[in-house]
Amino acid sequence: MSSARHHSDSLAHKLADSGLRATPQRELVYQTILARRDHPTADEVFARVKSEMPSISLATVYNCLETLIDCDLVRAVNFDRAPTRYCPNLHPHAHFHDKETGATHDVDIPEELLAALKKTLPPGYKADAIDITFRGHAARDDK
Amino acid sequence: MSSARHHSDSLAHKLADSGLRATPQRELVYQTILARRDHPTADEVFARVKSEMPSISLATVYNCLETLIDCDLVRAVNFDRAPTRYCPNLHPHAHFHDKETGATHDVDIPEELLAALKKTLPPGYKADAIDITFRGHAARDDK
DNA sequence: TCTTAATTTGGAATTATTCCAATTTTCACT
DNA sequence: AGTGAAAATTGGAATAATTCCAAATTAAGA
Repeated sequence: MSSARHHSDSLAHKLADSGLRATPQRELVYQTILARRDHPTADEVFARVKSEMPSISLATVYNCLETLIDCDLVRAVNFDRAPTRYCPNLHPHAHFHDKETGATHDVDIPEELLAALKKTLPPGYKADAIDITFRGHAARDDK
Repeated sequence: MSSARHHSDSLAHKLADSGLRATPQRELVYQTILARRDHPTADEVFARVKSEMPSISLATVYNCLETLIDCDLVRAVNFDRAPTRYCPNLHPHAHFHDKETGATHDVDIPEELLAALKKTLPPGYKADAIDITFRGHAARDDK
């Protein structure tokens, strides 16, 4: 069929690489996350996905999200104890969390800065990943 | 004055600054966090504190921890969705989370690196705080 | 001491997430 | 195309950290 296939195929491929099956639910959840890169929570993904596939369950949304994370198609993002948010941006990046609006923005961090950060670790410490979260507000000029 | 007094006095002072009262519970929770800087969870703090003051409740431990955070005497640290951990290290620092042992270590980040990170933010974004978490494993040397 | 507000307390409520057992679907192989 | 085994989905129950609540206690000031 048509152009939507593109994503599906790459999804199916990635899933197959991990010995997993491509299912309509997984494809829909993935498409949904890709469609609006606004870091939705599982509940929000559930709500969006449900309008397209009313029979899907919240448990399945959680399952799909975890599967997508395992396949490195989606990243889980946590701020404090707030519900986990999901992000299809695989490129290494930091997050800026606006306290006032609650919005989350991706922030690119230069490769050399990440490298410099890793170098600050004491000998013997090996970091597989670095999570960087900025907390603040997108400034108007007031306060 | 004994050195223990020091802490209590500074606690009472900081509390007073925020219009709050010094209570035995708050002092004990604070002393307990100070005694072993191992990033305990609220439950762990509760367990430690209970041996000294068996009548204290978990709700109070949560209350005290929040109060201490509000007074900038303690920092809350979150890793993914795991229980919040509490840290009396006020000096700005990052955390290294050892996947194998589950242990958490403080890591100092040079001031200029933090400044460099803040500079990567798009114009108009103002960061009040940066959370940096390394995830990995520390090669052979713990305890 | 008396008064009032702050604090503590135990238990119930909340919330995000995981678990579970039963069904349904998918895929590989005829 | 049909079949069986394995994988995935489903709804609901269970879990776990934290917050909420209303009553009891405690502290500080007049």
